[in-house]
Amino acid sequence: MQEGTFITLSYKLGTTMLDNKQCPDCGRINEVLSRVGDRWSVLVVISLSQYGTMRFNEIKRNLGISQRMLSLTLKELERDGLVSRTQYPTIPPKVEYALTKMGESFREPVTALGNWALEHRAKIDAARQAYDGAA
Amino acid sequence: MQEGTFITLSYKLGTTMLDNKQCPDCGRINEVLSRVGDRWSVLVVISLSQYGTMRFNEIKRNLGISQRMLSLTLKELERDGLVSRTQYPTIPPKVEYALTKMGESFREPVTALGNWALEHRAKIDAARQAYDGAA
DNA sequence: AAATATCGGTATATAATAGTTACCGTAGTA
DNA sequence: TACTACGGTAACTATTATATACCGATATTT
Repeated sequence: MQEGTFITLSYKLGTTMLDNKQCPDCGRINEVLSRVGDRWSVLVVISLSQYGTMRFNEIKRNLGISQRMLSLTLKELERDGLVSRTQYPTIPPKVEYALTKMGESFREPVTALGNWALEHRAKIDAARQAYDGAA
Repeated sequence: MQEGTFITLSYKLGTTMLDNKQCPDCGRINEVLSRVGDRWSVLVVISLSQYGTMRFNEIKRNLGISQRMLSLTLKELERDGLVSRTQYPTIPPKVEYALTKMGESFREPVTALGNWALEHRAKIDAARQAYDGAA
């Protein structure tokens, strides 16, 4: 009885410690990341921050993204206030995209992430090979 | 003829400038981000960096992630060398996850991104409402 | 003159991924 | 006896990403 009770307590301790916290910020971070944290959004922001104002097909060719995905991604980024859209009613049509102020502020954490990715690419590849080889 | 030629040049200039660069780094960034850049990987790293070593179901409850997705995410993170896995052959089984050195180094850019997300959540929501209201 | 390419997209269909539900074996608890 | 917890896996469904084809108006190429 006592032994059992003790184990129960340790279980409860082990679980409830973090249980009701539910990662206080994770829910909110989750929300925002699910909007602006996807691969294409990040890459579009990187492109715009590197080259400044760009046209639709410039970004498309630059990233190797499909038209549909770029269209959707840009629409979302505009909706979230990270990218501004300016269209000129010429023929052929011309639409320019640029980062807003908030988009610029997103640049810093995003380029930090991009740099980390570049710096650790080799290490990650090595780790993968080691892991796959061990199996 | 001359006019046409000129316009052709401007087209070619407009497109080829960025065309063959193909975003020199974007390809590689793309690769890495498609592995470690997804929502759950980011959130798992944040959790582990906040609480240190954690057990499987602790992370699960903490993030509100499904068992399957957590299992897959942890396996990938382990394969990429960001997370270490230690299992104790007890009953019930006990498996502990922690960040590796490289996982720790990932923490910095990731928390920067997380902080940005938290700081700009309200602004993004406002931008969305404005955008939706205008339509 | 006819065919083709450009611009910035959208509509449709298909492939890939995320998420849900159910289950496993072993032991403890009510 | 029935139920819980642990760390998963298998099968299925829902969502999302990607590929393909097309749009209307003009410019270029053949």
